[in-house]
Amino acid sequence: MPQYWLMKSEPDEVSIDDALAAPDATVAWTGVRNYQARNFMRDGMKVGDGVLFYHSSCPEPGIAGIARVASGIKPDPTQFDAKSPYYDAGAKKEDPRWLLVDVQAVRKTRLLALPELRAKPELADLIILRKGNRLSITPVEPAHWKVIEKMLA
DNA sequence: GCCAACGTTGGC
DNA sequence: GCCAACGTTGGC
Repeated sequence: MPQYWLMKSEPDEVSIDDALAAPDATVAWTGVRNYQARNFMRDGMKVGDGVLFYHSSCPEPGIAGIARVASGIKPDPTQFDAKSPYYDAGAKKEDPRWLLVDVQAVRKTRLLALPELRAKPELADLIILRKGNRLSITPVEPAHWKVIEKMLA
């Protein structure tokens, strides 16, 4: 059974175009520093799962592409890099605190901006649209995925 | 830049 | 374990 996820990225850091331009259209999803988001990767993600590639903290936030989970979990190397903004002095090599998966871009889509998503009654329960939600990785119901695919068709 | 909402920290 | 203070996220 395929599962679906929504993953936020700041396009200034990694946009859907950046991901498509990368070797194999694959990028390591570095920088997750929230335990709930980490646990979704660790406990829920499987290779091949569908990903909605979401642009956040930008002029037009919204879904910008489709991707897939392309690897199992691995330690996020940026936690050990003192020069990285994602450095975590408390993380130990033998017991990494932060994890990542590889994400492979499948295609760029037209931008499904937030107001358009909010206007769909069928998406009212999409986690990303719920008030106050800040999680950078959230599961997506198959029904929601279908609605979004239809909007992109 | 503002601010609501949420997560984390640390004193007790 | 409680909870106030503080930090972060992210849309606007």
